[in-house]
Amino acid sequence: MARGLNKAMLIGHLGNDPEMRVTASGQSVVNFTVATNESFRDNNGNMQERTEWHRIVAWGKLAEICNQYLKKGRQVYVEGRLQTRSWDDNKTGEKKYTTEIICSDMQMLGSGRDQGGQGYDSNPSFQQPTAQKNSFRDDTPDQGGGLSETEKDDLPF
Amino acid sequence: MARGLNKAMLIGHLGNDPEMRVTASGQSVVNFTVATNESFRDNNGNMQERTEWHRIVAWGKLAEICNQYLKKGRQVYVEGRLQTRSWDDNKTGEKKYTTEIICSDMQMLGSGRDQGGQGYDSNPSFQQPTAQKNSFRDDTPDQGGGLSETEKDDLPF
Amino acid sequence: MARGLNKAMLIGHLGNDPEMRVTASGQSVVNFTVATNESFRDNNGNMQERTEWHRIVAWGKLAEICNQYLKKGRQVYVEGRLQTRSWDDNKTGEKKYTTEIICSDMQMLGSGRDQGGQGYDSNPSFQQPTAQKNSFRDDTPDQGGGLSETEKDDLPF
Amino acid sequence: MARGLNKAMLIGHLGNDPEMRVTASGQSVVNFTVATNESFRDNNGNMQERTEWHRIVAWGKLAEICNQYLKKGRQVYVEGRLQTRSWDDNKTGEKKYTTEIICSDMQMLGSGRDQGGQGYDSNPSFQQPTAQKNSFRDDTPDQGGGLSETEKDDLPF
DNA sequence: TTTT
DNA sequence: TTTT
Repeated sequence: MARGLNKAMLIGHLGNDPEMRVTASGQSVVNFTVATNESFRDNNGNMQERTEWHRIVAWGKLAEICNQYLKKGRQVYVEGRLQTRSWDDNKTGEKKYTTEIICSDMQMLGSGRDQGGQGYDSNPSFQQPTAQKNSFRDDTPDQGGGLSETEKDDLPF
Repeated sequence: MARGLNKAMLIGHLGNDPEMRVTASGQSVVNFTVATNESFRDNNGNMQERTEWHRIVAWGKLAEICNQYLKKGRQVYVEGRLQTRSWDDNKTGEKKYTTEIICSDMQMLGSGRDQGGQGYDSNPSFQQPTAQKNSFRDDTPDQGGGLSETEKDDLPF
Repeated sequence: MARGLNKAMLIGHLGNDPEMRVTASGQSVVNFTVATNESFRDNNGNMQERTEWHRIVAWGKLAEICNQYLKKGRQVYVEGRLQTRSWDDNKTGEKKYTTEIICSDMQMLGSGRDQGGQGYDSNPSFQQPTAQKNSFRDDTPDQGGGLSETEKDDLPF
Repeated sequence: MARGLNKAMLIGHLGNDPEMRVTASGQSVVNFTVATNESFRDNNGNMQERTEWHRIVAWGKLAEICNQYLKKGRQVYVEGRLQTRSWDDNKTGEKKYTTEIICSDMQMLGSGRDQGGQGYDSNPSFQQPTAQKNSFRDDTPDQGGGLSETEKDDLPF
C-alpha cells in the first residue's frame, strides 16, 4: 500500500552466503549482500571497474527461499524498496545509518550449473522456487516497519 | 556501461530546495532529498504511515535543470543508481557511510500549479525541460566515481 | 510467481475514462488507455513530440479503485506486466493481436485539483486509495491468463 | 528526452537468433524475441506455466552488440520503451498493430558457458560488451521514431 | 525536511 | 565480499 514509488532493482552476484535467523515473533529474516559492477572509461581513457555493494533483507517465505537456494557467487535479480535504518553506536554513542533493500522479488539467474549452488537444476523434478514476496503478506503489517521494538532489537545487523 | 543492473526509481516530494554547487573542475552538482510515503495497517489494524527519505545527487546539465525547476514540496519521479560513499568522521575518527541515488532521469509530476514552483507551466512558451542525464556524458568518466580526490573533498555533503 | 521478469512502468495521462465491467465469474475488470509523451529533436533540429498510447487492464479491487478515482486526463503511474492477446477477427477471419499492460500497481499523481477528478482530495476525510493489486489475489490463478474461454469472449475490447 | 515514463524491463531467453539489417540511411537495426515465463497455480491447484513473447528492436551500436553476442536460448535482461507500430495489411487492406520494445539497455545473464553462445567468456581477453544504447545517440533524433518513411518501409518486420 |  |  504505497503512495508514491520506492523501488530498487539489481542484477548482481552475492558476496556471501545468506544469513538467516528467526525473530522473537517467529518471522524468518535473511540478510545477504549483492555486488553490482559497472565499467567505465576514466579521464585517461582506460577502462575502470567500479563495484557497488548492496545490503539485502528478505522476510518470511521469501527469506526461506533465499536461504535455501542462494549461495555466495550466485547471480540474482533483486527487487525491493529502499529503507534506511539508524541505530546508536554503543562505542561512540553516535547515531549511525545504513540503507538496505527490503526484498519483495528475487530471481535466480543463469543455469546454476556453475554458480556454486547445490545443483538444484540438475534435478529434473526441481520446481523453480517462487520468489515473490508471499502474497498473504502484502496486507499484513509490513515487515521491518511493523516489527515490535523487541523484534527490532533482535535483528542480526 | 554497466554489467549488471543498479537502478532506483522513486516518486515522491522534495523535502528541501535543491542545493547546487560547482566542483573545482567546473562540474555542476546538485543535492536534494525526496520523501516517499507508504501507508500500511499495523498489528492493531490501524493505518500507519511511514516516510522514507532519499538523498539525490545530480550532475551536469541535469543538475542545472533540477536546480532551476525543482522546489521544496514539488512532486518528482527520480531514476538513478545507488551509490554508497564513505568518509572519515573528524570528530570520532570513525568511518561513516551514506547511500545516495545518482540521478540519471528526473520528471516533474503534477501541473506545478500548486507545487510552489515559479509557475513555469503558466507560461505558454515554456518548453518542459529535458531531464535525461545529458547524453554526451554517458561515455565520459562517470561523475561521482570519476571525480578527482580534490573534487571529492569539495563535495557539500 | 514468476521466473524471469516482465515489467512495464508508465507515467502518463489517461486518454479516456476507465471502462468497467464484471466478468461472468464475478471478477471486476477495468480498461483504460494511458498516453506517454516524448519530445525529441528531429533531423532538421526541430523539436518534435511523439505520443505513445498504452492499453491498461486492471482486475479485482484495483479495477474498482481505478474505476472510482481515475478520469480522462488524470496523470498516473502504472506498473504491470506485458501481455499480448490474440483473437479472430470475424470480418476477415484473420488472427489479430493486441498488447496490454496487466496493471499490478497504480498511483495517482499531482494534486488532482486540476485533473478533472471528482475532487477527492478536497475531502479532508479522504483516504488515498491503496492501489496495489490486492494481495490475496497473488496466489490465486492469475487473472487474464486464468480466465475461462467464456469470460474471454466476454471481454469488452 | 522524455516527459513521462515509458519503460519496459524483461529477463528472459531469446527465442531466435537476432536478425540484423542496415537501413537505407546506414543505421544498423536488429530484431529478436524474448520469452518471459511465469508459473502459477490454476483453479484446480495445478501448476501452470505461461510464456509471454516480446518483440525487441535495437538500433545502432547496441544492435551490433546484440547481433554479435546474443544467440537463441541466451538469457538476457532487456530494458527499453514500448512502441506500437501500425501498417496496412496488403492482403486484407486492414490496419494492423504490433507492440515492440525499443531496447536501450541489454545485459547478458549467466555465464554463457551453457547458453549456446560462441564461447566469448572462455576467452580471457574478452571485454564484456557495453550494451547501453550508445550515448551520443541520446541527443540525436530518436531512432525508430525519427526514421524517414523510406526507412520505415525498409524495416524487416 | 515532503505530500495526501 | 561477487562476477566477467
